[in-house]
Amino acid sequence: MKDISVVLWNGETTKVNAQSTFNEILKEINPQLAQKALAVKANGFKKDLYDVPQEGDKIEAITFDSEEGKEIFFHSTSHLMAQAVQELYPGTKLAIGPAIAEGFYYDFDTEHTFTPDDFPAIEGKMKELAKKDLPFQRKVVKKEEAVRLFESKGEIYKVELLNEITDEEVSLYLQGDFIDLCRGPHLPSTKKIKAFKLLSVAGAYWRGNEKNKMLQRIYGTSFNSQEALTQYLDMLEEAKRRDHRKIGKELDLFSFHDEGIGFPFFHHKGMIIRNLLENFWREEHRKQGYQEIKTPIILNKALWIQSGHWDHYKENMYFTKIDDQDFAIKPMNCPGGILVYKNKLHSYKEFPMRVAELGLVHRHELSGVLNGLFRVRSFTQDDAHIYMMPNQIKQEVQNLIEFEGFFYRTFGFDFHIELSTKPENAMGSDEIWEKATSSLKDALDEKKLSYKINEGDGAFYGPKIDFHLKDCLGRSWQCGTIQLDFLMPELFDLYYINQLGEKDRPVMLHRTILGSLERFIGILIEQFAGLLPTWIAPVQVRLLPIADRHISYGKDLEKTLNDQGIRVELDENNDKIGAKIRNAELQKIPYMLIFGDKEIDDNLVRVRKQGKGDLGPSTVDSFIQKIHLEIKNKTLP
RNA sequence: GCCAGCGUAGCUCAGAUGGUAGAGCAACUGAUUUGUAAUCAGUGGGUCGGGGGUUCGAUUCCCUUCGCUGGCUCCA
Repeated sequence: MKDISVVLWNGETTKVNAQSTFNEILKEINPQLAQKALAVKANGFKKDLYDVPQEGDKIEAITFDSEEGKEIFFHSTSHLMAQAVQELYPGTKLAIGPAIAEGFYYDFDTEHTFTPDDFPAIEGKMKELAKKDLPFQRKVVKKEEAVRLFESKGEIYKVELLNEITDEEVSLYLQGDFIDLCRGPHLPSTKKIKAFKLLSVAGAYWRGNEKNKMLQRIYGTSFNSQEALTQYLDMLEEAKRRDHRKIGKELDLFSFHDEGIGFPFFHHKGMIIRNLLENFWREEHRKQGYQEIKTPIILNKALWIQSGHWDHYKENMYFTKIDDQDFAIKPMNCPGGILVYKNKLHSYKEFPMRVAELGLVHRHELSGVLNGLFRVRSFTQDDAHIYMMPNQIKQEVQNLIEFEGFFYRTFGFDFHIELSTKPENAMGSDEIWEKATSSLKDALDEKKLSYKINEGDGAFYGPKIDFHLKDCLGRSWQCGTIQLDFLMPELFDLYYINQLGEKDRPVMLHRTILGSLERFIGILIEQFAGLLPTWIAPVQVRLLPIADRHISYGKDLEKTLNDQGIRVELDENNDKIGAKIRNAELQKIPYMLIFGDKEIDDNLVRVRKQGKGDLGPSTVDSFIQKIHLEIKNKTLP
């Protein structure tokens, strides 16, 4: 009675009973896989394991190992959580509960105010429900019927969602007494959910609109084994341990004060990092033929009206008055840079003309989004504006991609690229947008770089390429950007003299590499957990005398190293060597030089490397040589 | 900005159903002179984020304000 044929994942065709579920088919063909399967893909459509195939379906099992599998797993866990919440807090209304990148959430509307203290009870209930081995049952009903059902249950949010669905039929998912509007698919049973944890509670506007009611969102994550969950939770702990706000305080790098919220204060050691980063940046830009300028922080309102910021960016700007005239604190560097361009007549021979500026900008960000050095209200962009002819775009963009990559590799970051295209409210003709976008695309394609396209996500004046750094914990940070701009040259009537001696309109390119110096420093701190590469470490060497009588030898060493341009500190505390080592380790100082009677007699030091331990004795000269090489090569720890 | 939680010594944190606070580390002083992640002892240090209210009395309860943390993007 095997009456239909299906195509398996390995390409084989096989006959199956038309009534067999996907689950049964999998079990028959590959019991091990059936054990792991969470759902299936039939002809590319995701289906429940309890579903049945159609003639000719191409079947593929979905497991937790794939993104799709995780999504289904997370989504089912969110249903499980919602069930638990409704059982514990009857009358709770459900909004939405999707899977997200590393877990799930569900938005609830209830009188009860959730706090993390409620999590153990909810988790307990979830465990209990999971153990019951409740199947996730799909039920397809007429939309009207679903509306009536959810109206009777007072699920106003579900009704609102239903009213926006145009299909005649919708699917519901049931597990036990719990019922939810859901497209599916889901796990076969709650029992598959082996390990989960609720992580945080937060407010979230219904449909993300601040005019709507604020709901309570509970975030969580789940895994198909306890070990995987533990591993994930360890990763979160590790991220906490690396938090740049914590390390910045411990290592005395920077601070924040009530007297200027969102405005970071850089301490001496933080300034060392900053200055080294700037020096490196300047040197590399010089090699690439950049000029450097510095434009004022406060500029007349008229400039900002001309640039369009007054209309488009006012909400984010700070203002002030000078001699009764209105001024703005710059939120971007371009208008000031353009004034420099206009200060003099330019020839095509200067193009591409690369003008860099480490520009301090101020932006009024909502208080709730501020976050350490990552999101501040004043920061230094490593900006540059490149003026050129349209036919120079591709080459220049390729140069830039290379240049950006060089910076990121120096710090050991992986990165990926995204390309954003014309948005709804774009300025300029389709033709010029097409040309601009394809220039960027060509530049990327020719370099055989893969990139993700964000349709409609470009700036209103041009398409852009964004660089997203990936740190050692797999988190990604947007840093660099390359934006093509046809608008500003127009608005400011920029021109150059072309080969024919005529006035012509240049194309402008805005770009950053590090993005914001402050933010980049924050990212570096987290990437290296405070243990920065020796070349950029605030203190490179700490000298640790065994006993007080060795301090004078230490003072000589200090002078020697200092004269060699090495950032060095002498520990004169009356501590045992173990304590001195501990302090230096905690301060993340790359090298410790230890010396007592034995070393002094032979004019040696014992080298200890942070995190690695004792490297044995060395002459001072040999140590200096090695550390100089490491600094020169910008060796990563 | 909105929701929730939090704010106690330089740092990390404890604490009292309302009777004006405590530990560890750090700092300082002294002893010790130390050999690869914390030597011992002593001392000083706080308007318990700010303001207001209730009270005989508030750091504790209430209101308000400021700040910090997580989130408010992933659309059944």
